[in-house]
Amino acid sequence: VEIMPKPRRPGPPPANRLVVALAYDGLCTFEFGVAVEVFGLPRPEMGPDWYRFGVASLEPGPLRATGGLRVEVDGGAALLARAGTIVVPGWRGASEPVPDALCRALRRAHARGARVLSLCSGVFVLAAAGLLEGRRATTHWRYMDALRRAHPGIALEEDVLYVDEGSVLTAAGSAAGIDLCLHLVRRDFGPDAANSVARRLVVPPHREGGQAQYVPRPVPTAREGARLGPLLDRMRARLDRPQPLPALAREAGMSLRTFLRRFRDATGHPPGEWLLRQRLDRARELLEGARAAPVEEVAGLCGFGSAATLRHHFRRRFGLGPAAYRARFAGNG
DNA sequence: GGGTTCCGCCGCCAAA
DNA sequence: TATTTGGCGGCGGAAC
Repeated sequence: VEIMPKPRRPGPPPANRLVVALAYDGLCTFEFGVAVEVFGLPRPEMGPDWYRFGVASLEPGPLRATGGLRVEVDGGAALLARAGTIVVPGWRGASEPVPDALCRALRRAHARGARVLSLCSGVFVLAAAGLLEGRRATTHWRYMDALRRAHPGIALEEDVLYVDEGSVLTAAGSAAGIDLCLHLVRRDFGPDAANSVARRLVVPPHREGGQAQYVPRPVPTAREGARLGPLLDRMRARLDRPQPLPALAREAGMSLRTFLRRFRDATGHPPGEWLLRQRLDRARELLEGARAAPVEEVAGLCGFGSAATLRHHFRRRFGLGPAAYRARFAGNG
């Protein structure tokens, strides 16, 4: 799973630049909009090789879309048959059957080399078409159980924003669709192009981490969140200092073992890992200013024992070293 | 870069 | 009896 893939040279643009978003009755407006925003807006600054975009439906219109819209679609099977990339936005329901014609069209497209990506519950369409069998995939955490039950042959990834299996890509909850689409732009046109699109969307070019942080934890979190919340704030406020576990547990008024358990319940991560994430986030912020501090100093401010330690973790998480990150950021905004 | 030490983390079990 | 808590031991990975 590439959460933050290594930056690569802008590769050759995909041979077939046509991206087709599917529409159907019960269409999820938000994810459909994500595809339009990333692939469908005119971007003359990207040059002549940029994506072409179209919308196709295999159902007669008008189609209903979430929010009370009615949609008329120009494209049909013929357009879909020409697509190099097919975007499948949220499906109308986890238990809604997927028409055979749609399944067949997707299988044919994939077999002739088209890439297929699903956003959120669009995963049910890919699954019905059999394109996920034996592959890794993800979806919104709400659909995880239903999908597992209906299609046990899929290797479900629970804690990621998206999964890239090459020709089949799946995204988690709605907004993770943005991350996946940006990832594809990065794959096709390189990091600079992805950053440019992200900037226009006003979203961060990279979001790391899984979706565990968005999963509500019914009872425990309310309680433990209230108990641990202030501690988390204090921890964030002193990232530059070492924060050994025993001291934290004492501060929380729990035994070490219980503290570990509660912390995990409340944040989704053990304390050490959580701290590391906070520190790396802080480091990234500090490196982003036009006149960012030197790496050595940033390391100190974020609580890394040495610049070497910072480099080690930074590179592993973000795929490039802190100095390179700062240079790139200063370079294009 | 490789070895040693240290620490975070978790499985397991007993106690509350 | 069931659920939560705390301690022990060990493993793996990070720091030095």
